[in-house]
Amino acid sequence: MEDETFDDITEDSSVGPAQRVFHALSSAPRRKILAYLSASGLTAGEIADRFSMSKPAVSQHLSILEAAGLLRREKQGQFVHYSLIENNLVNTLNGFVQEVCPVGRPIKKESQARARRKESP
Amino acid sequence: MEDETFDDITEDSSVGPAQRVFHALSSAPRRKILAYLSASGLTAGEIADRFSMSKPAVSQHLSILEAAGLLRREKQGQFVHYSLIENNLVNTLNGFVQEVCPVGRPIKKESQARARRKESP
DNA sequence: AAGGTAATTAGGTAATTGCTTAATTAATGA
DNA sequence: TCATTAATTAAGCAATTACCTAATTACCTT
Repeated sequence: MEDETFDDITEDSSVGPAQRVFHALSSAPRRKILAYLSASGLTAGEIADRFSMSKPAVSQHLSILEAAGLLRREKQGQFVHYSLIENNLVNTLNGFVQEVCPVGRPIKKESQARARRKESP
Repeated sequence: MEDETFDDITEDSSVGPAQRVFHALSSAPRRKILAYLSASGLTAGEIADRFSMSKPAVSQHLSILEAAGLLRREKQGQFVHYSLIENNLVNTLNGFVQEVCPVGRPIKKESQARARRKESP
């Protein structure tokens, strides 16, 4: 009944989904890409324009994020359109927090506190 | 009123607190350590015993987690006792999800869904 | 004070990362 | 069909990571 808890974490060897997500998130440029995409979908070029690094470098970051299941790639003519997949991110982070923080109360509380703060500043 | 949102992510240069947390979480052994500590505090040796790698290697992981503000180090005699600090983890992850996922609804919903699932399986 | 145990620091190394530029693939439009 | 633009793949390289063993520090016991 609580065996499940460590399974995801103990997927230690041979890179699993959670590992891919956490690795993807460990890079500031990649987190920045996610933040950009949270506002609206963008083409690879539009994303690259927002960084000072080369286009191939950004392309690589995008494929890491895609492999982690954090964003979707849609070819539209000669452009490639990227957009966010929220589910995986939310599930992975939340699942992890549930494992580490007893009963998952903390993040729920925090989430509610933040929501309240936004309502009445 | 929503300027704050990108600040944490745009701390790109010169390693900031969020970067340290995400980097700390990017390692499977380190996530495993957090999971162990979620059950109870442990000494460095007790933690090292749970891994097949050398003690110094574990010690290094511990200091990375400590630098990220995820756990606390307490010297007790000749032992060093480690225990979890939940706050930083929860705040960082939740803060990030709030930035990437519109209005932070998703994680709250997920959290509640999970809570419900645990109540009535 | 000497010997033993817990833990970290120091030093070294093989593998990986994060970029670069150059080459390639694919779609558009004259 | 040929040149142009978007994007990725390929090849290469400096810097970092993740481990190891050996040495050191700190504390406890006798």
